[in-house]
Amino acid sequence: MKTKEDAEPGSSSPEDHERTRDPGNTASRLERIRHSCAHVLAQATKERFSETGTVHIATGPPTETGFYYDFELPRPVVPEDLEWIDQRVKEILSEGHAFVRSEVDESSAREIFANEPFKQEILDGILAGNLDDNGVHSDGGPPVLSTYTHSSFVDLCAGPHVDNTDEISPDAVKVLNAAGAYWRGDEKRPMLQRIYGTAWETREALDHFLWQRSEAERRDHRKLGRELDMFMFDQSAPGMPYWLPNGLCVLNRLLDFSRTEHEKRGYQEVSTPLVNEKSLWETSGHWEHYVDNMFVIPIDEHRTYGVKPMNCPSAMIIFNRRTWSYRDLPLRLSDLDVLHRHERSGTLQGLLRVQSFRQDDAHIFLAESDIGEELGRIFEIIELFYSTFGLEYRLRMGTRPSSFLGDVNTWDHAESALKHILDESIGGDRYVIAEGDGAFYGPKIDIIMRDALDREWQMGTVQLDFQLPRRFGCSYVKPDGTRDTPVVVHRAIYGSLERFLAVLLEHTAGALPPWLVPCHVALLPVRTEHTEPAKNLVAELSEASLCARVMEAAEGSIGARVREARLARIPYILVLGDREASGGTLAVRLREGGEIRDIERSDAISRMHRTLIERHRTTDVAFADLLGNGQADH
RNA sequence: GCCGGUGUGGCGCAGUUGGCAGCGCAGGCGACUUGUAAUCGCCAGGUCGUGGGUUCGAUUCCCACCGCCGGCUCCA
Repeated sequence: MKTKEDAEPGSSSPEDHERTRDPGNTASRLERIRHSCAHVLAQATKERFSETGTVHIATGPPTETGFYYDFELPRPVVPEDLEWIDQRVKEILSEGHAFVRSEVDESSAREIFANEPFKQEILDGILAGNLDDNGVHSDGGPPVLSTYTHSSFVDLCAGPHVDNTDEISPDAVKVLNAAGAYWRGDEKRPMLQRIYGTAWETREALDHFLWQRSEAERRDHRKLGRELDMFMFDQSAPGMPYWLPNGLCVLNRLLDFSRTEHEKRGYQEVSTPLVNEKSLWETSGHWEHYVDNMFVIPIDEHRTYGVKPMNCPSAMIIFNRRTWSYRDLPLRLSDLDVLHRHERSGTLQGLLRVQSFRQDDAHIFLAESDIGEELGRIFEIIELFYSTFGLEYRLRMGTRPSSFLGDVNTWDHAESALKHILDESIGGDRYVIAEGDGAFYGPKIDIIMRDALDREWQMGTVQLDFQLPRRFGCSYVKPDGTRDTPVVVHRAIYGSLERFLAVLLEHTAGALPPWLVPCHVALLPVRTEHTEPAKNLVAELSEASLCARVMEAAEGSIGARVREARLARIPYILVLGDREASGGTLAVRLREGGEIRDIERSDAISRMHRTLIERHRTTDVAFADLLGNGQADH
């Protein structure tokens, strides 16, 4: 993903994506182009496969960057098919076919699509007054059935489309890849073949999109993790990262930041067992609702242990060790332990989706009346953290899922409490609601970010829980001497540190904020005789908390060593020759570009130090006044 | 879990009618002592993901399993 600073002019923002999702007549020109391309793709695919056997078409909507169409095909799609289809799509586009809309009644629709079982099912849905996949509303009136025909292809479709395929530039369209997709997104229904394509208004826009994709590959955190020697995986532990010295250093600095800021805000850190006996997970409800995601360890015929996928049950145990007064609340227990969640095979993705990870987790026990104020404090922390890293996020509220604990009234109450707070502190337009996306014990608000390939990921989360404290019999003494059950807020700011670091790496293309990296300064003595002065400088730098590494003359030419330091994304490169060894000055080359020669030694050191303690995201902020105009802003 | 692809030294890749496995980078050693993105030479390194099968012989053909990649489903 691109950071705000280097986003290409004209590139689409998430807000644009939201806008283009509008169904109906307000569809943008691009959306009509893409939707039309989906039909052309379906025509080409039918042509390709109908000799082999029966082709059934399902649905083919536009997407944020293109389109796809789902089919049931007589055989798997091979790369040669995609090539052929790509050529054929371009050919059809250039033939100048009109898209003709017709409104039809049920019986003729049934007849036109007599051999299309998926279309029949869509018809059932529309006639039953539901939304169909293309966004047709029944609007209370009689459902409108429409077809769009171009060339030999007719589809049940609400549109809209371009008037004629000649409005679409064939060299702005490309068929990309094939993948499986369940019919109606339901894993119990047939697996269809989905063919993806991308379409733009101009060839330049297509080229730009393809360029962005290759850029994203360059920024892929898995690639950067290897190059920077930060983490690795082994076949024997799928989805469980090995943290190497460079990576663990970054991880620890992220944790340090979290610990420092939370300590200031009254959080107390605890650490709890990695595995607990099954009965604990039964009490918490995990055994019933989450066991598929747990690593389960049978010890003998009487005992079974579960590796913790969450810290919350242990937090309840800690709370229950003594009697609490209302004066003790809110009690804020943070927990940075490693969690394990068993994932279905085929779902793992580098650090973005792992089976073992750390969370900057905390459980806050509080009186119901304090929820609003406490959530306000949590949102302040979120804002501090994400602005420190310059990351943009959006919020998503998840409501009661199908598998849940407790009673519906309590849920409704919790949901409206969260919604009220969101509306008040965030504003109704800055979050979306995802029905059924809550945790099984309570509704939640998630922080959502995008990776290099624009895929969305859940980062931090704030969850309201009325269930677990009740199930564990938690209580505190109120001012009147009676007891009450506290509410628990589960919250994580980074979310998974693994996932957070992955997104941060992709946003920064590996150039992490200097305060996070293991080595701040590369010292390059010009000749062997400059090694000694360089080593003295290392000591001086370390007094300013700057970690420096000497890359000796024997390691290669200055050019070679500069290259190596650049590839390692070391924030500052200092070349030390006769001038620097004798005088009191340094030559500082900044990772973000720009070089300052003959800067007074203590001045340079204090500027670099400032970059760390002020947590700048780039090296150039502290040197802005020494660089040319505007350089500091890039 | 499902669909498709893929798996060759640390990394990136070659390797077809099945016949003793190659290149670049990285690494080690030696020389070079260098002013801002690659100095030169030599050397070492692989049970070709794992297990079966076919064959006189399998990296190559077949089957199963595992990992990885892209989707779907699920989710921090």
